[in-house]
Amino acid sequence: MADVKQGKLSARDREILKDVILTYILSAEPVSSRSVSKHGKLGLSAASIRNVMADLEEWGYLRQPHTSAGRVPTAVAYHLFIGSMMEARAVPAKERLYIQENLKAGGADELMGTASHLLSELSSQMGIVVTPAMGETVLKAVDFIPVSGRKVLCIVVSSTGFIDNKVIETEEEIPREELVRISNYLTDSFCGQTLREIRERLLRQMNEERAQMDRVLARTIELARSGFSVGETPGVVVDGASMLLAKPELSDVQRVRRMFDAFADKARLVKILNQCIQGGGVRVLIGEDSELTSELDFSVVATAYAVGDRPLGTLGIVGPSRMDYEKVIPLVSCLGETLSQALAEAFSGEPPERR
Amino acid sequence: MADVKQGKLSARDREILKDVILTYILSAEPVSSRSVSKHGKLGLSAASIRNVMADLEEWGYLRQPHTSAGRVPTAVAYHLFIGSMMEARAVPAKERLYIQENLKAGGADELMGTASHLLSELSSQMGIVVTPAMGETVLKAVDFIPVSGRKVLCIVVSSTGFIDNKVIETEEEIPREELVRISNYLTDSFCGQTLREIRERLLRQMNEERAQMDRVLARTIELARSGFSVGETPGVVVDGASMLLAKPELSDVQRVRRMFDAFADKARLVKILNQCIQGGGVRVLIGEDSELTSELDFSVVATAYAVGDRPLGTLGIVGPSRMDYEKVIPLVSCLGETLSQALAEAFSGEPPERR
DNA sequence: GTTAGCACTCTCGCGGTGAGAGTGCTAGCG
DNA sequence: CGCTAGCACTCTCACCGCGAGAGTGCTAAC
Repeated sequence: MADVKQGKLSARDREILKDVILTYILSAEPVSSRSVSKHGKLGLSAASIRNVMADLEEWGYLRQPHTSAGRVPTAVAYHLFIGSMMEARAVPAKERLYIQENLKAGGADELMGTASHLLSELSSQMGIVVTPAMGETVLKAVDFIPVSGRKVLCIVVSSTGFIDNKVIETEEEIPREELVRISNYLTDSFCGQTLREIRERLLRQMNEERAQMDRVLARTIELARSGFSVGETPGVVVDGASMLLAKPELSDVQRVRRMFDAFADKARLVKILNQCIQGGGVRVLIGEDSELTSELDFSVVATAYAVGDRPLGTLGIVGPSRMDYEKVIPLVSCLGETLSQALAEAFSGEPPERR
Repeated sequence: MADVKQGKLSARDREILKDVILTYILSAEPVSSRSVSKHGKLGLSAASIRNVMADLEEWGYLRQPHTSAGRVPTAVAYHLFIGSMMEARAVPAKERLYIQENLKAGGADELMGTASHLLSELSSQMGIVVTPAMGETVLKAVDFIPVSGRKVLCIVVSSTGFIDNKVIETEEEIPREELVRISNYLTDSFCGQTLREIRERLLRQMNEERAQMDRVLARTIELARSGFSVGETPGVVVDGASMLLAKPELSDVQRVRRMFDAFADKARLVKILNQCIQGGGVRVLIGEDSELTSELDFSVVATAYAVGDRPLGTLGIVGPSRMDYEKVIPLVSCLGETLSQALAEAFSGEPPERR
């Protein structure tokens, strides 16, 4: 395709490109030179605009669905827009309050759902939250509950309030009192470490001391090994898929179907979202940035949430590339901060001390 | 509309109606007299079939999308078909095995997801499982974990392995050892009762003994009251919505959107599904049986799952009225039984004795 | 450099049309 | 009296052509 003429755009070129993008975001229809000439600030005629737009197309910022249609921004244009032309509109106080009010407290899993819903509701796009893989979280407490015969229900609570559970089968029946002792022992000795660290440590310990382990210790380690292997993979909480059905770009069922198929693969979603986990700010994926976005002409706006300096997961929105970035980027940012804060506040008693 | 001529159908009428239904279920297209004449068992000419079909239409079993189109079964016809003409095809051994293999063990919440997925996968419709409202479940254990300051994380485990949790804020900070004692005390005294019963009993107790309660008891009851109020409303686990997008009846986006809107209201879904909780077998809702099915021309095939004699929730499938009932009804039935069994087996140690 | 004018192109909606499918009715047959 | 062949009628749907409208690209003039 045409090479992108980096940074060579004149002030006027930029102004016109910006106009086109803003108009297109609103109207969802190819933008004509005429409409830019009319509504744009600089009082140029349609013909002049046409010249510029032809250039912009040649340079890869615009494209025409067909001859004699208006023009539509490309992914490159959106990136430029977001990087250096956009004027982010801070989240209105009312919405900010609404977010804080709703994201106040409650269990961590409840917070995930609420955050996803807020994202969707306030952006009119689909909201996504990736929950932490349990292995990366810091242990708060572990509990074993006898269930029947040799089956034991193991409940693991992370310091940020996430809970996962698993039924494990032991080699022999263990009396309830002993399970309680083991729970307490494990909680005391491993509290404050990540599950992954704990697992590694247990493995070492097992190999070293296998010979002189007594029965109780063996049981303890057996339980711990099984129990601490909960929740290897992060989950995704999606909300407001129906928001996307209202968008004109999803007016034929084929595309809707492709969208659903793409979202069905949770693992891929997680992978894409988690690209955004590093580096504080909000990241935006458009077009060829990922399979998902290129197949569907979708964008992903996402950011990480964290407690302290430990990133837990990501959250963001997904929708057609044509979206109101000026509004949505601050929104995602705000939600990332608020969720981080909510998680930290709810469980701030003992700051998760790293070993 | 025309009155339904109950039970007045001759053997031939019934045979033809059955043919029409079976053909329509396969083809999704209005059935012509010609095709019935050709593929039907009784060797009648199209003209004769036409006469009968005209009668069936008058009686409310068939309708024409427009003059000179074939005929389509009505909800009444489906009901008749299911009630007295259908020959249920038992779930093939291979599928039965597949179900049992996948629904073997694991936490209760995991089972819910798996069941929903199996329903969807094997029926090519949307699978739904309604999880029990925690209040109706029998307590297995309760655990309080200090979280920060006056916040306490309360974890409630039901005898069937469902877990719910809640962060509660106490009036004063309670030391960890006391929380452990309280957990043990509550688990011991209330194990085997439903949360609802427990709540009522606590309320009575509080009113009676308010005067002579000591501080520890007051704390205990405060914690118990808050903690046992988890999970008032049942949840729904949905899987395979995209299956429905492939159906020809959802070929325009408007209908897709209406469908999603209808399903967004979880509470209504639960209400409809839970109509099926009473009375052992599989229930089928078609057409005017509920808002949901009439708006969308959908059907719901659902049954209850239970442990012992205690119904816990419902499970089933949702899809266009035109569905393969002969296959799907046994399937739902099988999943209901298998899930019940899986839940019972996983937690069969102490049969939940009622007070 | 900017603009007005103009020819050109492409889409989209509209009405007409003909093929095809399916029915309802009637007359004739066993 | 029930069944069937035949036929006219109706309705849908895909196709075609056409004209309006929108928007562009180019050129010539300011």
